[in-house]
Amino acid sequence: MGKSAARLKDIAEKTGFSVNTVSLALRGSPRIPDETRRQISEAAEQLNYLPNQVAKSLVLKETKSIGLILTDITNPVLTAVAQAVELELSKRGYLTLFATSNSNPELERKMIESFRARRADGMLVFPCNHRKLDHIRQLRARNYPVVLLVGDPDAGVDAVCMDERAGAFKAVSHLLENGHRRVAIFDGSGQEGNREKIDGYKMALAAADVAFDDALVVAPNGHDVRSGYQAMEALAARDVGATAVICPTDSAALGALRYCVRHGIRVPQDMAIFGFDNTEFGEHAVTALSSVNYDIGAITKLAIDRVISLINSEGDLPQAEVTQVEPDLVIRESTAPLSAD
Amino acid sequence: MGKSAARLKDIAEKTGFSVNTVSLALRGSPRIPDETRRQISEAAEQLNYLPNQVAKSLVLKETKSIGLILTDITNPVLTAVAQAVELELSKRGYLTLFATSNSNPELERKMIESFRARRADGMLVFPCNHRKLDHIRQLRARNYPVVLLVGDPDAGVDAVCMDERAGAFKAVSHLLENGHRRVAIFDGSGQEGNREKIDGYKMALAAADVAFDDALVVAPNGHDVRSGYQAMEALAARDVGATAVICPTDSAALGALRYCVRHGIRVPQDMAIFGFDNTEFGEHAVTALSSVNYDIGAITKLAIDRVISLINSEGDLPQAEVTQVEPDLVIRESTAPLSAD
DNA sequence: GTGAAAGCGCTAACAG
DNA sequence: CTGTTAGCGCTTTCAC
Repeated sequence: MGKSAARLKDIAEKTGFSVNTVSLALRGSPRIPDETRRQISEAAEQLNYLPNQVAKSLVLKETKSIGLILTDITNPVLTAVAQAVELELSKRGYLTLFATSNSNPELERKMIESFRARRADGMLVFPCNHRKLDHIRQLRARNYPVVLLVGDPDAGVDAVCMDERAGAFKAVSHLLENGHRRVAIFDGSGQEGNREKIDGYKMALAAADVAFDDALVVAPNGHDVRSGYQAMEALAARDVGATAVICPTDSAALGALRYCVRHGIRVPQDMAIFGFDNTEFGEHAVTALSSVNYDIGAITKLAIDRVISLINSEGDLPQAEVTQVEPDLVIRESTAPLSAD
Repeated sequence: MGKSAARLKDIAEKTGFSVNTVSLALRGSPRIPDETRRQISEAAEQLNYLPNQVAKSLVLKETKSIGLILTDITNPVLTAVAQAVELELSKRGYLTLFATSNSNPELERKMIESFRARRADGMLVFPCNHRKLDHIRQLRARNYPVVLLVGDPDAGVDAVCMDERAGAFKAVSHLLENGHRRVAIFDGSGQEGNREKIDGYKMALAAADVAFDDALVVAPNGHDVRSGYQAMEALAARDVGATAVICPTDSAALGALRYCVRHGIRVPQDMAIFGFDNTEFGEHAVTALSSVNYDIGAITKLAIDRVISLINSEGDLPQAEVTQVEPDLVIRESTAPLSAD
């Protein structure tokens, strides 16, 4: 805390007015005549006065700050989310309190408490687990504004997010329409309760009357490049005739691509690769990635609109609302119709 | 601000003790007998009490929060820095206030003010401009703990950072030792006052008695993948016989690599590519990038040690100290000795 | 037009 | 052992 900052009192003493007058003048009250205001402003300037927001927060009961909790900012989409949230929030006069849960539910809980103790006006959270949301539901029940960046339609908590189920559905359908029949997917199949992608995958298969085959789903160790490489290695080892694969993220897709390049598997001719999230590195990969676009701008804007409206709501919070943004596909070089041979 | 949270007063009324006793009990003062403490804790629990940090901050004159200002979190190194800073800070009981300057000096200034108004105990800043640091110097002069993540040895402000000059020197020297004579560099040559890399580049040439040639330096539009691609395109168009290139970031190097792959330039045989920062996407590129390592863990730890020691220093701040961490090279597939042909 | 007083939720100093 | 008082820096209400 900047050691000895000037206070209203200091400028009051310097100018001979009372603390009250100074406060009013500095906040531009019409009740203060111009000359007085001028003197006060000048003294404030000289003393390098900056209002103490913590004192202000205490009386106003609002901190103009919003907490953002992400699992891991290293994931490029979350990086972009953090950037977008901070930018939008600062435009609206809010400060961003930032924390990472490292996908650890215990830490997530701790950070939520910490934000609450600091009286953040609201929170945006990308939860570790898409299903176990009791602690967050409870927060909301106590009228604390929270909105999730991941959506469970019946979680009872506000959320705005990409519709991953629809994204996976579209991507798989696209592949199917282009003649692929053996479409693999890298997915943890719900270990973390995040079943959206695999659900969409199955729906697309069903809609096209293609049988689901367990052998085509491989559980990666994570969502990063290395995990994608390893998953592709595992898939190749199974030798189950896959001609296309849906990856959980662009990073994983990049790893898969790398495996293919290094093992003489041509992309997209021998193996079509679909990424998720449409990131910069996917777009500019040696073979540009087809991907499911994550419309970060739209999502963060909606999410922020929502928390702020919750913050400004009188009395009890309104009913929870979940908004799913339907993603578009971005088709580039890593996918192509199944070739005849 | 969570609408109606329990206060010490509420639990005082509920238990019949005074606010003071409750406060002491909850903070584990030895002066309070176990039975009293038990009753109080129980009541606190029931009321779902959480201490109001803003009130606490007001009296204690410390917020246990530190501001982090980055230019642009989208740059993978800065992403990693943000992650590392948040993690380390939370381990030490500090909250991270986060802001982005978007490389805009005006915004940077504004964010610094905002943090100061909120009485962040200190700040970590990655400034837009490595030379124009007056506003920050001034802050420090008023005893505000700041440490920069970019170093100007004679800025008069604490800093801990990677020694980019040494990094560039090492990378260029490595190339030179491996027979390269026409080493290009993508660098803005100091438009933003960030001359470290080009300085190191020139020093290495001088040390090896290789003449500096303007034609080998191309100014990129930025540090991202696309800029790297364009810079490589520009370099190729000049046709000045470059056999190696130093890129300002791994992202730019990835762009350069992409250009080469798409135009039949073999990497590293026809063109050796050196990146900077050693990022995940560089490591796992189709042709793994040689790079100058940015030891984020070490740097953030030192920087945080420093701000915290400044925060805890009594009276005036001690003399500014700048710590430069010398980077190591990571040699992978994108560079090789100049081939004889 | 301007000032005095009270209070936000908490801690610290001092009594008892 | 526990309670009372004062005060952190600000805003708000109400007098003058």
